[in-house]
Amino acid sequence: MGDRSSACSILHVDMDAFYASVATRDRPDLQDVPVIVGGGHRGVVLSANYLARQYGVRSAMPNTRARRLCPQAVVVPPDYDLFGQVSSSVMENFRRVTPLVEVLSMDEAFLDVRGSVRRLGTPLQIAEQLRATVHDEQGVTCSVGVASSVSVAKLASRRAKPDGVVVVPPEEVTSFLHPLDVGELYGVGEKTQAMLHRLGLITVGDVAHTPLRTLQRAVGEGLGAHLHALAWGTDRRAIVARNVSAFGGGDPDKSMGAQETFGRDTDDREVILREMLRLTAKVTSRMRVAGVAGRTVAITVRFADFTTITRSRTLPEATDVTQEIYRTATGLYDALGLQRARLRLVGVRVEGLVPRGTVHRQLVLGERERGWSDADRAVDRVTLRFGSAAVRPASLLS
DNA sequence: TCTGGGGTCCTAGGACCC
DNA sequence: TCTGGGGTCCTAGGACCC
Repeated sequence: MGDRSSACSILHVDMDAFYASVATRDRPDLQDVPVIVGGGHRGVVLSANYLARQYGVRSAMPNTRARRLCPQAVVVPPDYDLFGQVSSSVMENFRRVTPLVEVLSMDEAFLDVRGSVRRLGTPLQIAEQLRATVHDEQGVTCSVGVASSVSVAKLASRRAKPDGVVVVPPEEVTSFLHPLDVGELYGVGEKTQAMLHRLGLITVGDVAHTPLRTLQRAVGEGLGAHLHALAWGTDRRAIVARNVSAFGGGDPDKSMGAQETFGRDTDDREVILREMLRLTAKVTSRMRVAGVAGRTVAITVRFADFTTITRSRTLPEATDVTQEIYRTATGLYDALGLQRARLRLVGVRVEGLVPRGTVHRQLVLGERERGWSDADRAVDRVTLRFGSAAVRPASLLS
């Protein structure tokens, strides 16, 4: 095998229509009908099976539009517990192949199989074994891209879909990459794609042959350098064995937040603040489980016309105390001075998370004396700044 | 009946400090 | 007087990914 196969040892495994596949796995009645996972009255499509996709249904599409495109589709609500279980089992299958598994999300992972070829065969053979195992044991299919770098492997798996494998040997990297639309590149979304197209950069090859400086002037220093590297397939990022933090064992979160779209737009301050309290409690509860505290409190407000703003404030000390965060959030909200603006969504997020152990105990644990006096001082600050009305919602707590 | 929810990273300006 | 140049922190917005 030698150089050629070991140079091509990165696998990107991507489950096919994961949520939809899992949701219909044990439902013979749903095998041959279009299926949409999502539903919910103001929501979007989370996943659609390939039958539904034939009607133009796509992930992230508003449910309303999806239903118009495919009225006969069966809509299934998501069962995240089940998705998580299947995902964990699949990732376990991967780890039997190699310990170098980098989980990207519930349905995606990179594997470096360089150390497994002697035991298991060529990367292509490993990919096929993996696909067979996942299918037999989990009853869902996946697609695999094989290449010498993570970015090319990821693009190859997309090309392999559904239920296939694509290998891109090193000598074919540029002929594989350059005909693709720039929008295929990781980090190029709708906006950047449109901007690049306006500049006449349609394909990855166009980007590759644009001077780095020109590219950076157009899309910014960081993204420009990133795109240039991707366009030549020269990124050498190594795979880091890790899980996503939702499953434990991943990198620590840098922020935690919660947001919710109202069933109906509202301008009712009581309703809005009650929702913010609920979201704050949800976040601090997760923070306590993770053992973290944070210094910066940010709120998100989305108006009926979908314009969205954020406001944030950094506290002197990290905290995980619901009252403190809620009080800061309401202070930020009231400082907006909204009159009768109708809101579609509110959100609360805590940033700058650090392990709770590194913070002064008194502030974090909400112990009676220091905790309450801190709370009092926070009330004083908010009152001083925004007037007593800003503090009143705290009474919702009692 | 348009447009979720969880995140990360980048940019840019102003404050502030040395 | 003609005006430095980092570096870091904070805030706001925006783009992107799954």
